[in-house]
Amino acid sequence: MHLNPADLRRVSVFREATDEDLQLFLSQAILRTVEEGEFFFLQGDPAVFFYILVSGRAKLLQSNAAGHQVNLRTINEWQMFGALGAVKPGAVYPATAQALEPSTALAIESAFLHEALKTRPYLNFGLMQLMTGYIQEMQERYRELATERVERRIALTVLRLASQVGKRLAGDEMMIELPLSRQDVAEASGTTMFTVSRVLAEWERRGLVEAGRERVLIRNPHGLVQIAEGLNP
Amino acid sequence: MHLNPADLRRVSVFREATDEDLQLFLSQAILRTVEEGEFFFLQGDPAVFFYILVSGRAKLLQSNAAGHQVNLRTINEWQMFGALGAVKPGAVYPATAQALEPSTALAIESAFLHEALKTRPYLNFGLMQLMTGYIQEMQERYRELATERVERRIALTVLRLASQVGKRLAGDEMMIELPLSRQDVAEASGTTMFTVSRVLAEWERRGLVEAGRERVLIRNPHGLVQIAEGLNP
DNA sequence: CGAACAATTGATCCTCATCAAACCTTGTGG
DNA sequence: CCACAAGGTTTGATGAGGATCAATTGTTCG
Repeated sequence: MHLNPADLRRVSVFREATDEDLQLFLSQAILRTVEEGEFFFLQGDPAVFFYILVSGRAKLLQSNAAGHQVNLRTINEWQMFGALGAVKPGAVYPATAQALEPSTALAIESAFLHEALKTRPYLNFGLMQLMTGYIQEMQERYRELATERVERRIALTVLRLASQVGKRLAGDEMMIELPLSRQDVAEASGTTMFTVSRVLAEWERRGLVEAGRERVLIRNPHGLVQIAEGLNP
Repeated sequence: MHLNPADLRRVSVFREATDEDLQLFLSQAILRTVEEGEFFFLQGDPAVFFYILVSGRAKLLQSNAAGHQVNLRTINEWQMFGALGAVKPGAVYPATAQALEPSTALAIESAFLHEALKTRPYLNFGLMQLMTGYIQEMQERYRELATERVERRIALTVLRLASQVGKRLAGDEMMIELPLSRQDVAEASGTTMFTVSRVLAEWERRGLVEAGRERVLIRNPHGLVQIAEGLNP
């Protein structure tokens, strides 16, 4: 795979970067390719690099001592991840990054970004935009987990995932495909794959979705929104 | 109440500010005092100001359509809150800030901070440090809520609150006092005040805490840590 | 074709939320 | 200084919502 600097401008943080800066970052980058299921980094590792996903998809997850996992977010092409180490030198990754399919990412030393931040306001702004977004999303999800029933939570999760990793099907404007297993959805909504399976089966009966192996097809987004908003007994 | 600029240096973001900057921010600040239970701002309001708590205590909370609440964090003296609007101009507050006791805060226009960020790298760094901290804390709490049982979650919450708003009792190094009601603890751990009451009663029986009206006294932090870590059948 | 793995489905049970009622603490006004 | 009101807290009874477990049924791929 070959990259040219302008590609980097698809990364939100680099949107306003100068060509020289793009060149500079690219010259610092190492390409890392990992297989499906493999890890870019593990929770607790020293956060020496931050990453930019170039191809494939990955997820950020946390697991507790008993091995129970939760999905914090899904990472798409041209998204940055593992960047906390640039803000707090010496920090460790608070989560694990695992590839959902064969994936490639640019790895750049956190210390390099850390230095760059000192002289480039646009990077600061970009990073802060990202971070405020994460804070808001986590706060919302936390509230949902604490206050909403599973069906509603699953609806909210599916809709959120659709906006993040969903692909509109050509031809039909309204159908969105999610390449995620029941287990993935369960870990993103704080429940079990059994419950997700049952809920999807019920939705399928009502014609809201089509559920396949490691795949969810949303046929009627509006109906899901109704469930997500609780307008549905 | 009268403030001098040097007080502002107790705010983490201003730790490395110049005297002139402190003076400048102070000159932009309005003092707002609210009674117990009153609000600095409500979820959904335009985020025109950010705040620095000068005295008292407050909490950041989110509530859903049904009125169910969750506590996102507790705010102490010299902590900043409501600063998201400085990063995204035109944003609304994603949460509500409510005083837990009669409280006073400095209010400064978000737009002013937004401008200041452009020319003051130390502010950017300070803000990002804060934000990464919030992200990590929310991610942890999210995982806990998704994967841990109530007793353990309450233990984790009480310990976290102790480190944030607890006051060491003079005389006894090991005793920490929390001025929080059962309801507060419940909203911070994602459960109900009934369950918190039962759990605290059990802990009291075991000599771990003393539970009073709107008050929790931790007698044996180490014992709580054991519960929090699950070393306890 | 068979192994490996995802998904389904049913049966069971347990943790907690919910509701109701009583109890305690604190502050207030007579 | 007592009595009462208001609001926090406790406790018990009940039941529902999901987790868990086991067994079966797809699906994919070598």
